[in-house]
Formats: sequence, structure tokens, C-alpha cells
Amino acid sequence: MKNQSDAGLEARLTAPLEIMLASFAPIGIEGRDLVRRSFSGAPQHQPSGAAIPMDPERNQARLVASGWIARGAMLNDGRRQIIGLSLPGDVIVASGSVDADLLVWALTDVVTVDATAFWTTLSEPGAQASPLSEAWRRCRTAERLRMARQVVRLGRLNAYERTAHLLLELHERQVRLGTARGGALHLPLTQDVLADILGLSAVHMNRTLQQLRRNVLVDYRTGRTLLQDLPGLVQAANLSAVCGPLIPPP
Amino acid sequence: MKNQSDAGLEARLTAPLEIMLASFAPIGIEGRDLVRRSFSGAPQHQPSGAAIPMDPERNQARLVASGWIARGAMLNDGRRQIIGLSLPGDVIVASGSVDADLLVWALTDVVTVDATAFWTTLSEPGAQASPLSEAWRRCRTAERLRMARQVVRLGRLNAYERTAHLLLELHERQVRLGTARGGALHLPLTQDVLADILGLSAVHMNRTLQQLRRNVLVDYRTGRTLLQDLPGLVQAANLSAVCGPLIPPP
DNA sequence: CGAGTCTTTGATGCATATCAAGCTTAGTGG
DNA sequence: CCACTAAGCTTGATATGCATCAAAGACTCG
Repeated sequence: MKNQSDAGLEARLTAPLEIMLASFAPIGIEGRDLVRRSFSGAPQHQPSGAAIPMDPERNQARLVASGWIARGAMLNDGRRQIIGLSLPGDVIVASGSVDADLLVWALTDVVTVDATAFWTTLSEPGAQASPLSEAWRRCRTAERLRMARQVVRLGRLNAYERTAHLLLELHERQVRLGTARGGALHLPLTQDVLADILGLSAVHMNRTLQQLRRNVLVDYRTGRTLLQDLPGLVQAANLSAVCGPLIPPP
Repeated sequence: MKNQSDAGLEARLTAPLEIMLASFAPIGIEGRDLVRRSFSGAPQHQPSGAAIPMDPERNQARLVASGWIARGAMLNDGRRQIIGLSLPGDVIVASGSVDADLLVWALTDVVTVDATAFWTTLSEPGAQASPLSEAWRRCRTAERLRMARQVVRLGRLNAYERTAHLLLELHERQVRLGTARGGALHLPLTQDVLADILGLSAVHMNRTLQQLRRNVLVDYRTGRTLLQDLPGLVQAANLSAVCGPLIPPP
């Protein structure tokens, strides 16, 4: 009985991961079941704003089951930079920061599960050639690519380009998850948070969003945003935001 | 005979990797030998400025045996951003960029070897618990950490802080390799390249380096740079640059 | 010794930060 | 149901860090 309810619970928790993996490469029923079997720990709930404890030694990796998470750094004088966002289906790895200057916190209410077993499973010999491991490989490559593009964004794009590019990236990720349809996506981010992702001040973030609205590219509202002109955004971004093959969700 | 000379050559090619791994965790004689046995392909030479071909499918990973390599992106209007530097001992992974907007090129004359076998070896079951794999894990963690810090650097540090931080990072990496002694390090980077790492213009890069010299923190010259005041630089950087445990090279 | 690649310097402009204040919205308690 | 509050959004004025442009010195190398 406990097992049964657990199985149901796990299936729900891993749903975003299954969907995202399948968007990179078909993983088959076996792949799907292997994913489900790899998560058995108790889910942890964190309220919006809470820190997510990431012990670099134990507790190596956590799967985001629902909610949005920010990984970032805080300087002594209060400046804050968000390094990346983790959405449902993403796996967060402890950065093992020596000085603990890297933080992970919840942007919304969040549910996470320990992913160490999953991590290990995909490093095992048999997994090396499976369809699942191929999807996982592409998924990790996409993550590295996103990080690389975050560097380019901050280093060489202006505020307008940065914003367009970030919105396209978040759009692609949500299309993979099946939570965005035709440019409409769920964005539970305040302009403050957006600014900390893009290395801007909150004031300038606001003005940049207004500019995008004036040019009829984006209609931004907290929680519910509409990309009105995808090709226009791609042109405005000046940098590709595509992160891998995209097999549309069913 | 061929085998014998090959063995000698391979030992030399992998030397930086062995040293760097050992700086993160002791790898033992077996680890060292496993590293040496994992590289058998012909070394490739590239002159300074040449592109390093990185086929995302085959040719997954390459070890830098000597020379400096830049990974970066080029925008259509000529803006360039270097995402990271690869030094001897580093392994470059194909980003599998869909749009091929990410490039890898040689900053100096360079020798690389295919590292796919090495990569695979360390994913095998037996390797999971070996000292070598522990060193490798820490090494990869350090790389992720460096990338994260590059984001913070570009997003929230000013030119002065960025420069101090980058120099500290390069210092640490060379201390690991045993190629830096007491603040003196080898920097085969033009100010142009430094600017493209730090997201600055070459002119401002120059002025920032002068400022560091005036404050007696750094004596910069292409090819040979001296960090005159490490604690001062750490303070100026405003962000930790330490990337992992540091076991001093023998 | 000439030609290219780097570095340095000065003058000017712009993108973005900062400061300060009003406004809007949603949630809370009386 | 209505103050009351706090969080977020918006706007204007001002300041500044860095880019850009232009040109002149330093090096290096054939």
C-alpha cells in the first residue's frame, strides 16, 4: 500500500524529467521506468525564498520536481548575480564551492527529490549505450551550452539583446516541458530577479521590458508572459538560443 | 621500438593532466599509469590563431597537452566573447552547439590529443571509487565553478574587480600545474584577448591594467606577469577565486 | 628598415547605474 | 468591507563607467 502510493507519487515527481529527456531523444518505456525507479527518497518542500541546502559531499544532486530555483552568488556589499535558473525536470549539482559563495534558493514554492541514485545509475556500464543515457547526455550538453551562452549574454550583449535572448531560452525550455504554447509562458519572476539574472539594475530591467513591449515583441507580466513575435525576438537577441534537438511533447 | 617511443611521448603529453589531477587529490601510481594508458591517438598540432575542430559527435573530447586555447563565441557584427580558457592538462568537450556559434581556437601554438578513451574510462564501473576518479570529479567540479564565477564576474564585477579576479584564477591554475612560483606566471595573452574574456574593450582593459600597476598589485607584461600583492588582489576581486583543494606540486 | 601587431593616450558619447519619489497591486487585520 | 501595509512596478533627474573614435608610440619580425 505504501509502495503503491509511493509509486504514484514518484511517477508524478519525475514527470517533468521524463518529458524533458524525451524532448531531447526518445527514451522508450524502459527508459521511463528506469527514471521512475531511480527516485525513492522523500520529497523536500521549500517555501518561496528559502535556501536549498546543497551539501557538496553527501546529497550531491537534487531533482527539481516543481517550482523554480535560482543558483547564484552574493557579494559582500549586497550585489547579487543569478548564475542560472533550474526548472522542473532539472537536476541541480552541488558546486562544491570551497568558500560557500554559491547559493541555491527557491524563487517559488518548490519540491525537490534526491537525485544521487539517478546520477549514479546513468554512470553505470549498462547505461552507457541506452537511449536514456543518450537523452541525458544531450540534456547535460544543453545545460553546458546554456551556461556558455549566459557568459556571452553578460559579456557582449546589451540590455535589450540580453532580455530577448533570455526570454527565448526560457521559452524553449518550457516548450520542451509542454508548459508553453505559442509564445505564452509562465514566468514567476519579478523584474528584480530578472535583473539579477541579466546583470542589470531593476530600474533598467523595467525600461528594457517596456521597450520590448513598445516594439510589440513581448507582453511581460509577472506570472504570465506572451512572446508576441518569436522571429523578431530571435533577430533582436543576436545570438542563438537553441539548445538541442527538440522533439515536441505529446 | 615504435611502442617504446610512443610510451615516452604519451607520458610527456599527459604530464600536465597528471600533475593537475594530483593537485586535487592523490591519484597514486596506478592512477598515473591509467591516465598514460588512456591516450594513444596521434597528437595534433595547431599554430597560434588556428581553429581547433571539435566535432560534437565523433571526437567528443580533447586533452590540451601544451599551449593555450580559447573557447568562445563570435557575433555576426564582430563582437567576440571568450567563454573560458583551456590550459595544458585541461580537457575540452565539444559543446555540441546546434548552430555552431561556439568556437574553439588556439591562442598559442598548441598540441592536443583525443581524450574520448580517457573520458570513457572514467565512466566505467571499476573507476567509480578509484582515487583517480575522485581527482577527476573534483577537477570537473572546479571547472563548473570557474564557469559559474565567470558569470558573476561579467554580471556584477566592475572592470577592476574582474581583472583582479581573473588573474587570481589563472594564478591558481598555474600553481596547480607548477608553472607559477610566488606570483610570477606565464600569460601568453594580449590585452585584446584579456578584454574578450572580461567583456571589456581593449582600451579599457589597458587602462584597468595600468590602474592595477599603479596600485602595485600587478606588473603585467605579455608573456610574463607578476602578481605583486596576492592578498591585495583577493581584496580587490571581491569574489573568491579558489576552485578546490590544492595539493602543492612536488 | 619597413610593416604589422600590440600598446598607450586623449577626447567625446552613450548605456546603464543610482537616487528619489510616486504609483499599483495584493494581502492582512480590524 | 475598508484602511493599512508591504512588495513590486513605474517614472524622472542625475551621475558614471565604459565604449568608441582617432592617432601616436612601442615592439617584433622578416
